[in-house]
Parts: sequence; structure tokens; C-alpha cells
Amino acid sequence: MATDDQPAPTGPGAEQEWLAAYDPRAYAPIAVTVDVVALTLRHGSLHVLLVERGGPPYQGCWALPGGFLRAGEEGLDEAAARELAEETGLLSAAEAETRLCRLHLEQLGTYGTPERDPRMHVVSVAYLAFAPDLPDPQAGTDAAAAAWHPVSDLDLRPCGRSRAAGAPADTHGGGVDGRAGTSPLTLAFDHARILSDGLDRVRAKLEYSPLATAFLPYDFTIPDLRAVYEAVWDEKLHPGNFHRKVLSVPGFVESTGTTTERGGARGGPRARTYHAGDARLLHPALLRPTRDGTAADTEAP
Amino acid sequence: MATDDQPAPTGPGAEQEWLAAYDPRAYAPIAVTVDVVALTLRHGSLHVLLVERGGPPYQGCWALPGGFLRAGEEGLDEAAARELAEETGLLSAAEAETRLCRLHLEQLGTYGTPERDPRMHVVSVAYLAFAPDLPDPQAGTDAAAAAWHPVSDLDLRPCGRSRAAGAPADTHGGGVDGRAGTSPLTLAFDHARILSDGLDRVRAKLEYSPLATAFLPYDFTIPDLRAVYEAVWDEKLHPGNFHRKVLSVPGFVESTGTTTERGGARGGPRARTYHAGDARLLHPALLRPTRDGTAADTEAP
DNA sequence: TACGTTGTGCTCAGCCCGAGAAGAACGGAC
DNA sequence: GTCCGTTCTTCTCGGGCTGAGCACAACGTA
Repeated sequence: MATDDQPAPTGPGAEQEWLAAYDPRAYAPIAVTVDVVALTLRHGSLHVLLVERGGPPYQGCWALPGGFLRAGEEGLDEAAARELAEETGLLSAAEAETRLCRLHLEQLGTYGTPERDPRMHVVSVAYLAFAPDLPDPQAGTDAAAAAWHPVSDLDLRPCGRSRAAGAPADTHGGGVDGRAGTSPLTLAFDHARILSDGLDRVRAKLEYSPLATAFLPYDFTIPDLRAVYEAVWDEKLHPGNFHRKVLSVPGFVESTGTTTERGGARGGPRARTYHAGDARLLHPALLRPTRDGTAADTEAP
Repeated sequence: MATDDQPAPTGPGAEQEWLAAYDPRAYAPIAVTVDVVALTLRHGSLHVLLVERGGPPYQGCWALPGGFLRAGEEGLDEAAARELAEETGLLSAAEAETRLCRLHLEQLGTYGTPERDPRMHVVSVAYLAFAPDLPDPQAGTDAAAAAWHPVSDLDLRPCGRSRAAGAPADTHGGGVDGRAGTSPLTLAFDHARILSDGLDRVRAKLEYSPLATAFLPYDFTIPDLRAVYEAVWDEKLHPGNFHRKVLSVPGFVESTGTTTERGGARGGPRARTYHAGDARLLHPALLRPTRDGTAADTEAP
């Protein structure tokens, strides 16, 4: 029990627990970190923020941004927001452009297998962030080498953990992305698993929450919104049906009364603009199509 | 970065982080615990497993079962299963009756506000468990006073955290339960919040997952299954429509070919028996009715 | 000016859902 | 044994939502 301290030790392990409650330094060599799966949309495809590791283990590999929880000073949510701001250099930009306030941040899950870090037992609380297209991470901050990577360039398979600092394996073909030749990047530690869980989460979340708007600037068009769904789900959607559905769900979007200044890049009329409504849940949900046949393995926390 | 160790400290806080990676005892007085929201169905209503606290703070209050993560020895999932087995005394029963293997255990969320435990910074990883009707917790194990409580008897409101060891507040009326006079129990720490999150989760989860079967024994009837939904959602369902829906979702239930020995307690024909199918997701989902009008505040991770 | 592209709205058929009812099987009271 | 209320199971019907296709107008580009 998180906090069960009997007056006196009564069972096996009780004494250790009792001590630990008052002097954990004598008992629990566990580190708590916060990692962030920050997603954004660039050029119509999903990107994730990664930082390059400067030292072993997994030297040269890319990893999710994150850092230690400052004991006694902050909660998990605050730590995640802080890490994200530090790594992306968004702190100053946010103040100027009020962009961070539009950023969606939610807890994804916690990973605590003893062997996930070869040095010690590290418990990582993972967060998931959705952001509109952000500027490239700025140098000069904590993040020496942070960059947005297309998720299709990454190797998200279970990831053999025996590899430590060697060159990334390059046996298998690339991802969905068309650029052949570039072998998929391998992520450090169990970060491929965390990212994979995050992708499952965002794919499921778009169905019943209006959070697709978190990937867009304040004003957007229905085709913009459709592009988010198509990128995240990796499926083409029917423009007419999507339009009808979005407008029929109460509180999803609100009309601004204006349209875009110009038509689409390849022609077409101007589109009406909207901003996010006040709904926190989509009713009825916007279900993704054609999930039949394939094995059902989507997540759904 | 869960594990970003630059070769040398380069930024503010980097030195501390670097040290912490190799000797956390000098830096991070954080304890990691695992708490479990274990739910079951008794007499047609939802019950949660609680243990009574024997010492301050919150002495005499009830709390979720849980305990410290054993550093280097176990992962989070293993710790949650171990705690549950210890507290409920189910370990031996499970070996004899293979009941634990039917228990569903999933991660719920992690709570790490610095002030959630007055003694020190405790990060708690909460788990959610669904079980068929289990025997009462056995004494003689770690759990001095563990018992199943109807969730309707508990006070799940935000919970003022200033109260430490005093008598539970009794100003407000009871829950849905009919037994008037019993003031709602207050839970220790932020456990009311955790339980509330767990209830939101299970209510949402029944919609798109077949996990309602985890509350039932191996063989069950459609009315049994309906009783689970009605207890968790606290709503009456249309028997005919529910029957049709359950049988129409592929992989939800599988017929055993037999029926119950007797009819219902108050008459009625024998019901056919089923066991859980192999689906892990319900397609299409079994949506709960009449969520219109009220503010949408259900959770949906 | 011509043409391809695209936003927006419409129609139509099919599926699913809520509501109601009917028939049959059963337990309990008399 | 008989009657009555209960409940499991199946069926029907009407409305709403969805997928698919199409139409029209507005727009950029050749």
C-alpha cells in the first residue's frame, strides 16, 4: 500500500517498507523520470520530437525527450511541461506567441521494468503531447540535438534490447515513407514501445475526442482537420461525409464566419474557417473506417 | 530524458541529473509505490477492495491496497499482481482454484503531486483490476483489515486534503445505496481521486472492450453479462436489444451449447450459457445510452 | 480561356439502434 | 395440480447515422 505504515512491522518486508517511508535513501534506489512523446504535423505527415544521445548507453541513438522528476518541487504534469519547454526551446516562443497554451498534454503510461535501463532501475512516466506545427527546436538550450522526425522513418518493432551502443541495425525495409534507402532509426531503451503506445493512443483518441484540433492553429478549415485525421490514421477519408460529420457533432467546431484568403494550393474554392468548440468528447464518435478483417490490436485505455 | 547523460554537464541542472543517474541516493528522495483499484461485483453492485490504515497519517481511514516497488526485482505489473495477491490472500486460493489467471489487470495512471503524501514525495502507479466475485480477504496475511466496500458507500468528491487523522466528515447524504444512516467513507490521500478515475475508466472500457466478462466466472449467461453492465453504468438496459447486440458482435461471447440448471431466482426460463470469446475489442462498440444533456465528463484515455 | 482541383451540399440505400411486443419456460404461492 | 408473475429469447418497426456517389461552384494554373 502506497502508504501503509503499521505501528510495528508485522509481515515479511514490512520492516523495510516502514523504514522506506521515512528514509527512502536507505532502501529504494529508484529514479523517476518523465518522457514526452510530442507529436506534430509537418507537411502532411506525423512527426515526433527526438533528441540525440551524447553518451552511452545507446550513444548516437535517438530518444524521447525527458528528464528526472525534481523531487518535492513539481508534479508529473509540471515536469512534463517543463521538459518539453526546455528541449524544444519553446518556453520563450510560447510566451511570445501563446503557443504552449494551445498544446495538449496528457499522461500516456508508466514504464518500470527493472532492466529497461542498464544502469539502474528507472521508472519513466510517459506523456503524450499534441502540438500545431512548431518551429525547429532551438539550439542553445539543454537539447543539444533535438529534431522532429517523421514517425514513418522510425523502427517501432519490439526492439531487441541487447544492442547497446552499436550501429543501428539495417536489415529490414523502410517504413511507409517513400524515401527508400534510409534505414529506419532505432530508438534508445524501450522508447520504441512508448512511441508505439503513444501512436495507438492518438489514433484511438481522434475517434472520440476533438483533440485533432490540437494539431492545428487556432483557426482552421474542415479540410485542414481532415488532413489531421488522414495523417494520423494513414487513411483517405471521404471529404463530403467528413464535412457532414464534423458539422453534425455538437461542440466539435465553431464557425468564425470567414473564409480563407486564397483557395487550395492546387485550386479549388476558398474554405470556411472554424475554431475548436467546447466539447471535450465527440458524440457520436467519429469512427475510423475499415478496421475489419485485420487483427484488432488498437489500444484504448 | 529518462536517461540522457551528456559526457559532461552542459546546462542548468545537468550536473544534478548526471549525478542522479549514477547515485540517486544522493539526489532523489522519491518513493515509488503501486496501488490497485480492485473491482468486483457482489450482490449486483460494484465493490472495491480497501484496507484500513493502522497508523498516521489518515489513521483509521480506508485506502487502496498497494505497496512499494521492489527496486531492481520486479516491474510495475508484477508489483501490482503481487500486492493484490498479498492483500487479498488470493495467492493460495489462486493456486487452488486458478482464479487469479482470470483476473484482468491494467495500468490506470500515475499520481505524483509532491504534497499527496505529507511525509515525502511519493509517486504512485495506480492499477485497475477486474475480478469475479472473490472470497473475503483472508486474515493472516499482510492485510490486517482488508474488505470489499460498495463504491456507492464512498465519498468520491475531490477530498480536502487538510484532514489528517480526524473522524470522517459526515455532513452529506449517502450514496446511491439504500442503506441510509451510514455516512460515506472518506479515503486516505488522493485515493478518492484514483478510485474515481478508475470508475471512469471501467465505465468507458465496457463500451469498446469485452472486459465485462472479467467480472464473471468462466461460464455465464447473457443476463449475467447485462447485470455487469447495469451495475457499472448504473443504468437499466433493454434486455432484448442487449441480447441482440452481444450476439451480433463477433468474438464477444461463444456459446457453450448448454443452459443453466435452473431458471432465475424469481422465475423465468433457463438461460443459455456462454464464455468469453477471443475478441479484444468490440466492433461495433456497445455504447451506453442517454449520455446527452449532461456535461460530458467521462474519461477516455 | 480552358482545365483540373477542391470545398460544400445533396441523394439514396443499407445498417444499426431504441422501443415495443409476443411466445415460451420457469419458480413460487395457493 | 393450478395459477400467476417473472424473465429469457426472438421478432418487428421506425428513425438516425453511415458510406458511396454525384453535382455545382469557386479557384489556381497552364
